[in-house]
Amino acid sequence: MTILIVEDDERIYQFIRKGLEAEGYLIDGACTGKEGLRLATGAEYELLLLDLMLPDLSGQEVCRQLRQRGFTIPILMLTAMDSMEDKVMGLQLGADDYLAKPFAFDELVARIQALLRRNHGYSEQAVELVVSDLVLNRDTREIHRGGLLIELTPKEHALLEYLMSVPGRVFSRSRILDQVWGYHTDPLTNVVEVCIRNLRKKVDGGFPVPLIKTVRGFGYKLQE
Amino acid sequence: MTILIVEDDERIYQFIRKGLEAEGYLIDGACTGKEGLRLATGAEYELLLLDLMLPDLSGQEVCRQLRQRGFTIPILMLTAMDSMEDKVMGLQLGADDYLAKPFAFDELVARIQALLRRNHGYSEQAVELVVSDLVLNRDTREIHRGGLLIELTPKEHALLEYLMSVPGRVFSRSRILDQVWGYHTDPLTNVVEVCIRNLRKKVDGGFPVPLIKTVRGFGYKLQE
DNA sequence: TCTAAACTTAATCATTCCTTCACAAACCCC
DNA sequence: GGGGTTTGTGAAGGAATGATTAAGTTTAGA
Repeated sequence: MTILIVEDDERIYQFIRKGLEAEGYLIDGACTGKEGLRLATGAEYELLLLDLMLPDLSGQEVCRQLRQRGFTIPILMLTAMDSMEDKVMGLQLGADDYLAKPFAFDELVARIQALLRRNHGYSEQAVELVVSDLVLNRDTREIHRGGLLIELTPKEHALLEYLMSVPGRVFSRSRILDQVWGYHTDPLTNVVEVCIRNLRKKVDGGFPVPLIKTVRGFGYKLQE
Repeated sequence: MTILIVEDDERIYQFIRKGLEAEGYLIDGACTGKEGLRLATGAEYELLLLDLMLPDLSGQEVCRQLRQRGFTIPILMLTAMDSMEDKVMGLQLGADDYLAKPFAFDELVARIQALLRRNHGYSEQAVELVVSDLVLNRDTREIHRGGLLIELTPKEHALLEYLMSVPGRVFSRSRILDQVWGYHTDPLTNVVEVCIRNLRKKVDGGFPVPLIKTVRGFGYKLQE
């Protein structure tokens, strides 16, 4: 669940990034239009937060080019002025929603959630993820197995949520590193193994059927 | 489906190699420009991952020489700095795309797939390969025959996946060695026979109709 | 600023898997 | 049927991978 922010003002960028990270999103950032365009076409983001005023390529132009190339990623435009013209032009170019600076952080989160809901439909945006007798609730951030509450650390939670997002599917270590730890992580680390180990203690420990499975040579998956 | 990585930084090389292997690609590597050039002109690779900064021959130079000699292999450039000049120069010299370090692994995979698709006209790979009552699922990495789960080792899995990719087609030993074990394998080895033998025990053992067939003098095929 | 929790690193341990090798069996052409 | 070639078989070592533990280091909360 990574959001790409294209914003040249460092202060605003940091403000949004920290806030959204606290909400549980992973963040990637670009400070120019070209860089943003390149990132958006290369990696899989859930949503694009796009400032209008950028040093090289304007937000409108980034938006236009993305749509022209067939990318359907939800785009939320940010603009300094609350001008109707900008808004209309943005939406015409393929943006999905629009927010004028300065904005309330609550409002930003609300619009992001609305866009994600609209775009992904219920299946992927389900509040509850269920695998066998394991239930993860995205609203309450609680995890239950067989009715018992399981307490996880933030990283453990993120990892479990990722594995539960597609039950049965094998996720490679590299993908897990990207999705759960973010991009700029030391490649040779074994954090994934350690975190899996801790997850297993809490999620599988004491239960007859383990749900977290190792697929040697490929990665991990969650399955009954 | 082998990818050649030319990268002198051992850590980065290992990271990419492990990740791509887990995604199902075969990897070959070189740590100098000359060695990379030699390999790229000698064997058949699907794609070339080329670092710009190399000890002897720069990535740009490798790229230029390859194109000059008429090689059309897709080239994805890796660069330490996200500099526009490097990008432009790289693309002018014949690279197909570029990626700035540090990069997200997802982004690397996405670009590789895009290049392969563009170049080969590859249609999306099917998630399930089916031959008779044998089913291989690429997402879950599970193999079923007649509803029964069959557990394979990574090499066995790779070999079976290769044989199942074109049912009925005969694959020669040397081709299998190339595609499943990678180039640089001792041609006098009998790993293929041993692996086929183990596969047979698991896939055909206990079933009335064997699916793995030996075509004497030519190789193996998978067929009802 | 202090403290506790969380996270990462690194070293060691356990297991699985891969390859090699020696030999047996099957096949083919004469 | 025999010699030569190709393929099949079984077991053992060593390599690679993943699991585990504990000790640092960072982060966040009081």
